[in-house]
Amino acid sequence: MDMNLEFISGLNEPQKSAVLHTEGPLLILAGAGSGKTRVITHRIAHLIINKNIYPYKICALTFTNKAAKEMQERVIKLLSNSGNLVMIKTFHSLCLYILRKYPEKINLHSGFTVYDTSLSESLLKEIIKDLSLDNKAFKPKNISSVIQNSKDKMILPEEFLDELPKDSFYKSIGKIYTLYEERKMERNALDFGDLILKTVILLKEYPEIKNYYNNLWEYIMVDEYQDTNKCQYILTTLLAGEKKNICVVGDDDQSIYSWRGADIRNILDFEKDYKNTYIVKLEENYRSTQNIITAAGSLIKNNSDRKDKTLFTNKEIGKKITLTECPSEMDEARFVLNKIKDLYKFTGKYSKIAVFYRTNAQSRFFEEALRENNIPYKIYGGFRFYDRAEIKDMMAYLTILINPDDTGSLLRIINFPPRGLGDTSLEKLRLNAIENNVSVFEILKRGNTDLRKSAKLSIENFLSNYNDLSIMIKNNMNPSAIAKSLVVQMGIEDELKKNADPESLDRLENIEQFIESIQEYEDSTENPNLSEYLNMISLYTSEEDGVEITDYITLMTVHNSKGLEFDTVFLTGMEEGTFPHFMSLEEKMGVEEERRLCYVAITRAMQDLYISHCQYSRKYGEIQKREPSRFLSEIPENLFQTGSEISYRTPIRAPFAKEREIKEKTNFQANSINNSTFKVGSKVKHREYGIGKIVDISGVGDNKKAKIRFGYTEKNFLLVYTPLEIVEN
DNA sequence: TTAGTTAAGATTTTT
DNA sequence: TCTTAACTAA
Repeated sequence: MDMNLEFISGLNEPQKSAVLHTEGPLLILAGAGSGKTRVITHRIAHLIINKNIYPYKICALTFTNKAAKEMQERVIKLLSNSGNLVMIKTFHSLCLYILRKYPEKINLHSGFTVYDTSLSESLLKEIIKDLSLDNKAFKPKNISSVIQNSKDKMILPEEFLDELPKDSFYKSIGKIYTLYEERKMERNALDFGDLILKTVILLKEYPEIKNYYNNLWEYIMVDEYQDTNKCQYILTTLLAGEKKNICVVGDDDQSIYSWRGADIRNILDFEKDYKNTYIVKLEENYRSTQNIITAAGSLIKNNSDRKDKTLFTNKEIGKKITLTECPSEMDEARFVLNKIKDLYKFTGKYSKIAVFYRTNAQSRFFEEALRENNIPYKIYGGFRFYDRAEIKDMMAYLTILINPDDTGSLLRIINFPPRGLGDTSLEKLRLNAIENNVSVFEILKRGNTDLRKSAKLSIENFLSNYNDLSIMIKNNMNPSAIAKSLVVQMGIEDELKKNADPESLDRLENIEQFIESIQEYEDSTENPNLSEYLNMISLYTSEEDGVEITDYITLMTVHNSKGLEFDTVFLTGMEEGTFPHFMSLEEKMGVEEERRLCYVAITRAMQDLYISHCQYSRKYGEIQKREPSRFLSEIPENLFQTGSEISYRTPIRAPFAKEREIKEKTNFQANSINNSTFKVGSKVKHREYGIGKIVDISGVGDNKKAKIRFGYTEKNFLLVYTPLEIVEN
């Protein structure tokens, strides 16, 4: 047989065998940095080039949009245009893609909304209220996670009530769950969990649909298989169908999402579930130095339940891992800062350096240190563009244009900008809707409500604007044009310009940026329309804004680091209680997952790994003595180097609170002394509000007040308490 | 309806 | 300690 194997000549033997094994179940145990994406993409290329499989017969599933995008790009690189035809999607987007075709089969109609967490939670909040449950015991967040977890486990409301303990608490949750499903349906909406669950139900209930997809996608590939939950597992088996040409890739040692329902048994038991599974182990690491790999290996072997495999590398031994003990978190930040400065002197680059921490709260110290020294940094996976309130408002507005029954979105924006429809009015409308068994939008349209005259008027006004915008949709106008006139017509622009404080202007700018992103979508699509756009971004959460700076330090939680790599990694806060986190200490499996998490962190580093821990750190504002993480003692001492950093072990200073006190005092004094230097007309910089101009000064001594104008608003400050920088006097 | 105050609660978060 | 949500006063 003529085969073009040239393109896989660069692969090692196990990689090749994985690429060439195309029929039947295949389990690829891919250690960290072992080139798994390479294997997946080459396997796809091999199927198409050598096995004459049509590109659209292959479906690859990932967890993140980022991974899907990267995989598609790499496939296109190998195959050029036909790479576009390979179906590469996230679990959720594939399911959405399927469900959009059969909305009526899952009792919805076209144009249904996908609820994000905040919309789900506000619906739950309503339900908790309507059921007159104690809102201290029933928190939307907690209930939401119980419900989502149940969905991940394929437990429907009825089963929930049957299976779970019959105490009143769980009974109530069962009631909430039932009602939640009903209301969501009425609103023509789905939540994230539904996307997978309803697809599973659809494929099970309609064999002809399942057959259709089984014939369409003959080859299924699943990335990060260790992270699949039960529901996703069932989905993959349904997609694999009778042919069972299913290739799963994963690493049990990197399973760090069990708390989100990921079931590590899915990968551990794959060979039991699929007879004649062919197993390939990718154990050669191409990323890190020997020292780093040895450290990671010695750590992870302390876990009990894992597939037997050992990572190795042919790279150089490399530098020793630097272990540094710091008196306080501030010292730790300073240590990292100084090291970063040193590294920058050598490399002239920040972009290959990352700082990891276990919990988000730890980032502050590093942010502070970097900001003070004007070193650019970005928090990866931090606050996302689409999480901003104003963007969510825009989304909600656009959503109700497509799906007016989506009461959740409607309630979100009905009083933004303020229309005199406060909590009481909204509650009336909502209850009215429930009574009449229609959506709130329908109630608005009927208009015979017992609201104040002014409220009625503003509703009428809202509806007339709504109609104008609807007409634009009917006329197939561009989504960006609709969004633009929405911002004006609905009074969003006026509202934000009216309170022209820096924050509002910022929000307006974000909205403009949002509209720009819609335009980008239009430019890259043949027949752009609003509903397709919303469909696309409903599952799109990452920060896709064209950031100006390209060279920056990356700060992130260890969870976020999975799948990434950096020349230099700072793994910080390696103390008992922080990492492993105290919440995980109760169960053995909890500590094992923390260990895997630590393994993930270590294996991100290519060259340099700096591990640090503090003698004292704060928890909820209380200073506590800390012991080094148990994980540190699981790594052979000879891999560490503490010598050159030992000088940094300054004696225990009054940790923290005192430092802050001193700092505040000096600030206070500085301002007292400098009080006289502020005068009307001075340009000053405020930490929060930015640059402003002093328009008035009143009072004497410590009572001296300054009225400062920022943009279009004025604010009063007591000078002694306000840290102000003089920009121009 | 809003602004201001107070009390509670505080891992991790691919979609 | 710091943030957020729930309460209270204007």
